[in-house]
Parts: sequence; structure tokens; C-alpha cells
Amino acid sequence: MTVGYIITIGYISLWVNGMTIAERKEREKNLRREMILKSAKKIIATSGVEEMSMNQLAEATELNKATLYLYFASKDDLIDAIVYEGLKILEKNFQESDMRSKTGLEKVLNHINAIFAFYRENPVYFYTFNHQERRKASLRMETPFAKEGNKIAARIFEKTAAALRSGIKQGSIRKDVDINAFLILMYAQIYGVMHTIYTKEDVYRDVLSLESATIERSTIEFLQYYLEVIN
Amino acid sequence: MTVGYIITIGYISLWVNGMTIAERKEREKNLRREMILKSAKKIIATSGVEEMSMNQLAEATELNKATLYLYFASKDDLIDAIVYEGLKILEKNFQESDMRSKTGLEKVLNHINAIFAFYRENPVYFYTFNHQERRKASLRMETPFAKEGNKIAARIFEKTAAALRSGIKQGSIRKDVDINAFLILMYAQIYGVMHTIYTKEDVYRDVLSLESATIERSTIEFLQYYLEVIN
Amino acid sequence: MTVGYIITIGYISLWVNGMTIAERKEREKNLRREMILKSAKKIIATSGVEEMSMNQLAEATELNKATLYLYFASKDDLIDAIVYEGLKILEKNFQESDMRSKTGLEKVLNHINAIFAFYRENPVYFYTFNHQERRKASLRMETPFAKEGNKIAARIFEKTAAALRSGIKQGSIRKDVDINAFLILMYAQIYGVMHTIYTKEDVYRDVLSLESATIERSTIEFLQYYLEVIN
Amino acid sequence: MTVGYIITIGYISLWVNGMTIAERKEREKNLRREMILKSAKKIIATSGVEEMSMNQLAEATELNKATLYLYFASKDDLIDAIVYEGLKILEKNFQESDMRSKTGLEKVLNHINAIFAFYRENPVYFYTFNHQERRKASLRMETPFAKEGNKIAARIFEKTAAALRSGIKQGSIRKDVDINAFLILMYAQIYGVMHTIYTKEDVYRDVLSLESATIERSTIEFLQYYLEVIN
DNA sequence: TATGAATGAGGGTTCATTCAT
DNA sequence: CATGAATGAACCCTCATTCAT
Repeated sequence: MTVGYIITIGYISLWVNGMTIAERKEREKNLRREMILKSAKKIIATSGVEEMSMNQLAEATELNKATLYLYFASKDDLIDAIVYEGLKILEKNFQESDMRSKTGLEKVLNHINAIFAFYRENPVYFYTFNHQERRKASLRMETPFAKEGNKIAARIFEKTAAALRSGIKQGSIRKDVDINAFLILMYAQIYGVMHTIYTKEDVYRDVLSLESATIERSTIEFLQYYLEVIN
Repeated sequence: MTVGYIITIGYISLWVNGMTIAERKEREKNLRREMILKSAKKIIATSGVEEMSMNQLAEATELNKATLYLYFASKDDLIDAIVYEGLKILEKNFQESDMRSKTGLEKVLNHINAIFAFYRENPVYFYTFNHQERRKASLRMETPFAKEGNKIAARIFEKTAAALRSGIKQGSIRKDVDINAFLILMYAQIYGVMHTIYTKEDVYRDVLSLESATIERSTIEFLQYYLEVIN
Repeated sequence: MTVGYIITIGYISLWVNGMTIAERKEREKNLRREMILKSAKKIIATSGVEEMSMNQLAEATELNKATLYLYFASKDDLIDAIVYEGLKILEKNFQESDMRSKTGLEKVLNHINAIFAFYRENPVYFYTFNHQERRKASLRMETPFAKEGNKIAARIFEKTAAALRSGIKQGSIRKDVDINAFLILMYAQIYGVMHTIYTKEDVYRDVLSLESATIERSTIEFLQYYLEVIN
Repeated sequence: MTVGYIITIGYISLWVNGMTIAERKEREKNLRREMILKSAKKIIATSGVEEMSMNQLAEATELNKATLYLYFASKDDLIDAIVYEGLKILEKNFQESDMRSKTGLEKVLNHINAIFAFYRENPVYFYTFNHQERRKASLRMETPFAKEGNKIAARIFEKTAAALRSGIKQGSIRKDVDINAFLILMYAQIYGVMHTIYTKEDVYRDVLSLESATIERSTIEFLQYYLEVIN
């Protein structure tokens, strides 16, 4: 049961148990936005990013096509929003991961783990990241979301950089590792592995009896080998 | 002047100076096919794979749109043909590379180099490989070219595998390298680095002062570090 | 400080210092109406009549789109209101012009001048007059504003007619001028010249070195030539 | 009955009674083009230029919407084609008119007549001319048709200029007429009169008992009065 | 009074593909 | 073998307008 009473002053009515009408509307709007995003992600998960059309999305959400445009300025904007969402989740995962890690090396390895886990749970984000990266390379348009997304991406990148630096300082990571080069290679490695898993998982399982979990583990060991101090 | 004479038996006519009419026609057909592919690659190089339309291609080749379909069953088939072509080139490059390499380690590193060089000279193949891989993952349609392409890909893959095996045997590569795992990681690494270069080259150059050539070199050193025997 | 007191009888409250609440509300409503019209004209001035959308207008006025419909029954009605406004201004200009003119001929010529000046200062009205005239020809819908506007147009027309009649009577205008025919031709002439100026000004300036001011002057001389008594 | 026989040489077949297959195809293509234009003009005649949609046109022609784009690059191009067509007709009418005229004055007056007759028979051209003039003023895009159309327009304009010059020379037109100024005013006058007729014909007929034929006649007399030499 | 949200209808354009010839 | 012509389906997006609140 919800307890509350109403105060009305002029045009403004408050439902006094913590939420004004304006707030409720705001919340409802966000819910609908998220519902649209959810539908979009579902479609992308099954048919791919470029295959998702606003027509399809309108049908899936049972909304009018024009309504979608009340929540997102364009199809591109919508995809940027998904990307943004994904990046936010990933950043949070990194934060949590850092709290569970002690040495710099541990942090880095847990970052890799976090990314794999993230993509494993939400393949959609891999598709959309990939799509927008390729798209943006040619257009370089900066929608609000894209801009904000870039900032998060930079922060994520920097988190791993910091872990590398602290690892080197503490001695858990080799001194002669070039941080920038390693960062690029590491993210490229992960990207390539994910691409491999998404496009050839079945082949590798059938031909080489390699599960994707195994491939992920190998990736981590591989990168770890490069970082580790040799005694 | 071409010397020759014609024998006609029923419907079949031979132009007897080394080449039958059927052969000549076959050759002409191939020439036109290649001309079409060349145009397609040019378009892809400038506008991307999904942006290349059959309309555009018809205009560029000065052929009728319907004619294109005499040479390729579908747009997809045409792209598969480009992929196939690329794989053939790459295989040849591998063969030449192997001839210049002595130890197993050298062979592997030269393979990597060969791939980078290949993509550097023909970005088109990266776009098309990427495109078809992502596409095929969901459709898994097996056009003749796709099938044949897979065989070449397997042979390429196997070449590196052989190099790894011989390197281990000879002692130029660490004994405890898991060949399959490394192969997957290596190709994923290269793929990821290429993606990085194509989508973020400018960013890395501007922000980190890293040229793509440098990144490629780092990749090789990175992989080499993993393979090398430590004294 | 505003002195006043309130009388309430049933639902009706009066704020007795000269203006009833109803009156104040009426006035506020008019202010907002005019604000909307002002924004609409600004948009039309830059993008044209058919390009002005209710969306744009809502944004420009910082009002909700639905709110616009509280002040104007439809987009068409809104444009009719602008037309009406323009006609009112023009009528006033005619009145002022008449006060500065002596002979009938002078009055007519000053009318022409007044129209040119009016359009020069407010091109928006030319666009909207033109737009609605063409539109109404096929639909002939009679919104309240359109009706009222027609009345003003008739009065304006009549003012020039009166000037012509008095000119003939006084002897400043040729006796054998057919008033109705001349009126139509004169308004058509002005309309055509305005259209020419708006659509081809640059051409005429570049090719014939004719400024629009010159064209306007020629128009007046041209019409004057027809009216003038020859000695 | 059509007499003819066929000669086949290689790929080329001739239907020997005056027309090759290629020619016939060409002719058929032109017929279809004209059929489309005819439908477009019909729609424009009833609903106006901006109201004509490609959807509507596809329905009217019983062609697929995409098919329309085989004949016209865009809606704009289609309208330009109508404009071009109209200008060609008008130019021809001018030529015929010139042949029937003796003095320069006669030529000019017959030009005016020719324009009125032209618009009377094909109101569509007035709508489209008007539409494209207003449109082009802001975009100034130069489709092939628009370019060619401009050339015809210039020739038409020049024809009247020549008539004026010769009239002045011969003495049928007043010496102190400024040719450029008059040309602009004359075309503006005609344009304005046509606009008046199309948008207010019924009003003038009902209120002033003025038929459009009468208005046209007045226009000619009006312009004639300005040109004529006074004795 | 004012508004946020929603919508049906339609805009022009492009796509890969397939006929009959 | 080659082509001109055609097409259905889909694309993203925008419009003026109307609800319930």
C-alpha cells in the first residue's frame, strides 16, 4: 500500500510520498525508453545491427514508428544509446573488478575477464560497438551519446592504463612493458578473440574441440605471460 | 596474322590453332569476370562493402545490371569471389614467405608480416573478409566460392600450424606452446589490430603518437615474445 | 502599486480597477497569439511557408505543439492570420499614404509605392499572400480569418478605385481609363514584379545591371504613363 | 499493312522498313516517358505541383514507383522536364507567331497573345513554371533539364527583345522605350495577370463581370498603349 | 489553459533481383 | 551472351493533428 497525500498549489500538485507527478512522468518516460532499447537489443541479437529496421522495431515495441523518434533522434542515435548503455555497464564492472583485485597485474587480468564476461552475457554490445566503430570511422559524427560514450571509453581505457602503471611500480608487472603499446594490443586481442568466438565458435568447437571459455582462458594466460616478471 | 583452320562437326566448331572456340569463350568470360571484380573492389575501397550497390557496379563496369548476374549468382556470391581471390593471394604470399624463412619461428613471424603487408596493400580484402565472416555467421550459406574459400583458409591456417610444429621441433619455439590455442590467438590478434588500425588509426596517431606501422611492429614483437625460448 | 478590489458573485470574479479578470486573460491570450505569429513569420522569412512546420514553430515559441492548436485551429488558420495581419498593416499604410497625397493620380502612385515598401520591409507577407492565394484557389476554405481578410482586401482594392475615380473627376487621370480593368492590371503588375524580384533579382542584377529598386521605379513610371493625361 | 524484311548481321538485326529495333525501343521508351509526363501533368492540373506525390503518380501510370525513377532521376527532375517541355512549346509558338507578324509592335503583341494562349491551353505549365522558379530561387540546383530550360527561356526572352528593337527601328514602337525595363515589366505583367486569373477568376467574374478573356485583352491594350507612337 | 505523448499517413528514394527479348 | 525494363519491398524520416491528463 502506498501512503501519501496531495498538496496543490496553483498548477503544481505534489503526491507527497516522495515522488511528484513530474517525477513519475519522467520515470515512465525512461521506462519506455528502456523498453524500446530492450526490444532493439533483442532484434539486434537475432538479426544483427544493420538488419534492424525502424519498421521492425516499431512492430516489436507495438509503437508507432513516429513514436520511436520521440525517444531517439535517429536510428543512429538509438544505436549510440545502446553503445552508451553498454559502456556504462562495462565501466561499472571494471570498478567492481578493481575492488576485488590487489596487485596491478591482477587488476589488468581481471579487466580482461570482465570484458569477456560482459560480452558473454550481452553479445549485443559487441555487435553494436563494432558497428558504430566501423560507421563512425567514416562519418565521425558526434551525437550527444557518441560524445559521452567516447568519454566513458577513455575512462575505461585509462583504468587499465593505471593498473598497468601500478603493476610496474609494485613489481607485479615487467618493467619494460610499453604501456600504450600493450593497451592497444590487449584491446585488439580481446576484440579479435570476440570476433572469432562470434563468427567461428562452432568451427573451433567441432574441428579443434575448443570451447569459447577455453579460448578466453588462453587469451588471459597469453597476455599474462607477456606481463609477468620472470624469475 | 593468326594461322589456323576451322573444323565444323555438327554444332561444334573448332578453331584449330591451339585454342578451341569454347576455350576462347571461357577465357573471355574469365576476363570479364575479373574486370567486374576489379571494379567492385575499387568501389569497396572507397565506399565500403555494404555501400557498394549493384547499380553502382553496373555503371562502373559499363555493363547491364542483369549481365552482372550472368557472372555472379548474387551480390553475396560476388563478394565471396573477392574473398576467395584475396585468400588465394594470401596463400601465395605465405608460400613465398616460407621460402624466405629458415627456422619455424621465422616462418611464423613472417606469416604475420605477410598478413599485415597484404592488408596494407589491399584494405579491400580486410573489409570483405570481415563483412562475409560476420554475415556468414548468421546465414552460413555455402556458395561454391565460400566453400572453396574455406578450404584455402584452412590451408593457410595449417601452414602456420606447420611452422609452429617445426619451430618447436627445431627448438626455435618454446616447447610448451599450445599450437591450436596460439593459432587462434594469433589470428585474432592480427584481426583485432587491423580493426584497430582501420577504425582508430587517427586517434592513436593524434593522442598517442603511434603510427600503424609501429603498432604492427609491436604486434609481431608481442607474439614473438610468447614463442621465443628463454635462455 | 495597483489599487483595486475583488467582487465575487458565484463563479465570476472581477478585479475592479479597470480590467476584469476575463479581460486580462483575453489580453494575455492575444499577447501569446502575437508571439506565436512573430515566431512563425521569422521562420517563414528564412525557410519559406511550406517549409515551416508546426514542430519548428513549437520549438521556436518554446510552447507545446498542442498549445499552438489552442490559438489556431490549424496550420492553415495560422497562415491566414498572418495574411490578415499583413492586410491590416497594408490598409493602414494606404490610409497614411492617402493623407500625404493630393490628386487622385498621386494617391494611386503612392499606393503602388506603399505596396512595394510594404513587401520590401516584410517579404514574409508576399510569401504568405502568394501561398494562401494559390492554396485557396483549389480549396476555397473559408476560415474566419480568410473571410475577414477578404473584406480588408476588398477595402484596399476599393481605396485605389476611389483614388482612380477622383483622379478622373479632377482631371489628373485620363478620362478613358477603365477603372476595373486598370485595377486588376495594376495589382497583377505589382504581383508579377514582386515575384520577379524575389525569384530572379540576382539574375537581373548580374545580367542587366538592374537593381530591384530600379525595377520598382520603372513599374511606377510605367503605370503612371498609362494614367497620365497627355497635353 | 507494314511491308518490311529482316537482315541480320551478327548481333544487329534490322527491320528494313525504316526503323531498326533499337530505334523502335528508343521510341517506345520515349512514349512511356511522355505517358508518365502526361499523367503527372494531369495530377498537377487537379491537385497542384506540391501535392503531386510519386506514390500518386505511380498509381496513375500503373507503374511501380521505382520504375518512375528509371525515367526521371528525381521528382524535381520530372518537374523540370515538364517545364522544359512547356518552354519548348512556347518557343515554337513564338516562332509561328513571328511568322504571322509584320511590324515589331505586332510581333511583341503577338508574343503576349501567344503566352496567354499557351497558358490558357495548358495551365499546368503555369503552375510548374511558378513552382520551379520559386524553388530554384532558394536551391539554384542545375539539373540537365533546368539548364537546357534556362537556355530556351533566354531565347524566348531574346525574341521579344529583338521584336522591340526592330519595332523601334522601324518606327512602330516609341523611341524612348527602355527595352530591358519593358521586357521585365511585360513578363511580370503577364505573370501577374495569369496568377490573378488562376486564383481569382471566379471572383472577378462574379463581382466585376470580367471574364479572363477580357482581362487578357485589356493587358494587351495596356502594354500596347505604352509602346505605341503617339501622333 | 497547457502539455506530453502518441499516431496514421505519407514523403522521396534505393535496393537486389528477375523477367522477356 | 547480353540487355533494357521492370518491380516489390524496404529504407529512414517527417508531417499535421489529437488525445488524456
